[in-house]
Amino acid sequence: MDAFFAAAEQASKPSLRGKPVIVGGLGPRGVVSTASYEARRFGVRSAMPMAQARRLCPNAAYLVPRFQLYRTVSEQVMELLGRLSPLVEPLSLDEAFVDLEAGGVAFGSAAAREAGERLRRDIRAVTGLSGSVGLAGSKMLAKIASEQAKPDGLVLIEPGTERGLLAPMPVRTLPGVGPATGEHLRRAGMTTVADLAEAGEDELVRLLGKSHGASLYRMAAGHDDRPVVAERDTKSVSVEDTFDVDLHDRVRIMTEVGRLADRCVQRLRASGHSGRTIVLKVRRYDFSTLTRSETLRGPTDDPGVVREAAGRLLDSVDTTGGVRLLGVGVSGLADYTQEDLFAQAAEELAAEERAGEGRAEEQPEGEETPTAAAQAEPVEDPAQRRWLAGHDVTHAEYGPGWVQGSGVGRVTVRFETPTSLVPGRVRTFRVDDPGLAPSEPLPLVEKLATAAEGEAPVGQESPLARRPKSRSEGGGPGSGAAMSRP
DNA sequence: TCTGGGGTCCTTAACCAA
DNA sequence: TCTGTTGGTTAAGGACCC
Repeated sequence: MDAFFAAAEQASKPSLRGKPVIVGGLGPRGVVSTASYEARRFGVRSAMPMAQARRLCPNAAYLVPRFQLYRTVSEQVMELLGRLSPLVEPLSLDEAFVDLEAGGVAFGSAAAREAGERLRRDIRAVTGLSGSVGLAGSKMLAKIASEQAKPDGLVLIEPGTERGLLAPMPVRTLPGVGPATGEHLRRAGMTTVADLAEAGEDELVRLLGKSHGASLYRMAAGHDDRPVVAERDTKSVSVEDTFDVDLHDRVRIMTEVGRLADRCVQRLRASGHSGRTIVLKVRRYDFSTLTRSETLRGPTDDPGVVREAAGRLLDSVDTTGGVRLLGVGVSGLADYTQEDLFAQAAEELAAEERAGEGRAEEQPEGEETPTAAAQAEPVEDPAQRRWLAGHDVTHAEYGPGWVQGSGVGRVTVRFETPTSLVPGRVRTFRVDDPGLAPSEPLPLVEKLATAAEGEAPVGQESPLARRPKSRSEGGGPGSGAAMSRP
């Protein structure tokens, strides 16, 4: 999907269409998740510190991500992909590989292109958003094709043209070559894919190690036989928070670690897992990051156990100078969903949360009164309610709208919906206005009768009617496809 | 006013057991 | 019994991806 988060926000808010939109963390240490193409023209990029984005593009709309909405759209898109093939490998909310060959959909270039264009039409019809499609004989090439295709395009790499196409590209094009490897290769005099292929496997292995070197050499030669894997097991679950202000108070740090452990266990249990290895992550004031881990005798999903282990790990860490980030994770996962343990742990969690709250209130204030990283937990007390930029609300008198901004006891709302034809009116309220309430995201597109019935959307014949052909034709174009990233 | 959050995989070192 | 090899596990860090 093209600039996914930002595009979803523009679809949701007519007044933002055609304008720079930047989605990301809005706190003092936030970074950009996604910038709309209008904002990219100002040089704003993903992962850029928000402060820098504001300097480059002060007039953009700055919004907090709404994963609920993105997940809904993502499910719609993944459902369309599932109609093409049983082999769909999601990479993220907005990107996936599809093995068209396994779906029996497309074997020649022409058929693959047709399937890709149909998919793009369907995505637009169902979600209102644009997606880009890359078609090629391997995952690596499909991915590269999809990068070239966006925004709102389709690129097919013809079999036989791979090497020539890759040769002049910068090494950073290849998956697995990031800033560090790129710099490493540059110092060795290699800047293009052709340089890598020329250097030979032995040289790359010497430079980058056995695994990385060998796989990079194969990629540079245009070879990539990694299969599309539909379902992959989760390996770890973790949560982390960056604090608006560094934490110094040891007691406060321990409290936060406890909270993180609880949140981590909640996620762990929601995913139906337990785990053996507890990991504590600490990022210090100077951005240096360390992890400490402890492996238990057996897997657990008990919040008390995880919290204690995380606490022990914290004891071994020097935090003088301040802590910018804390994280708690669990790995070494096992399936673990016994009902009685579930109930038991839920009770303990509730009990410990009550105890934890009590402790927190007793604590003396830290020297810098840090505002914990924004947790968007909806707070019921209207006086404390946080109105997050971009979130949907309804007003008793004015109807549905979204938060344009808030501060000094006021919240500004623009009253419009995804289907409004003109930008909506703006009104400002007190943050505790009784008529104002948070609400769920509205659908971006009015439901089509056909799509709602679970039938093929406009213009699509049912792929179920087609029978898979023989697999003997091999990896031509169409055996892989990638959607673009935001 | 620099640098999020959630993951994956790889490498290295230390340790232990066979 | 001593020494060396191998292999598995644990711990820590780093690179990369979206």
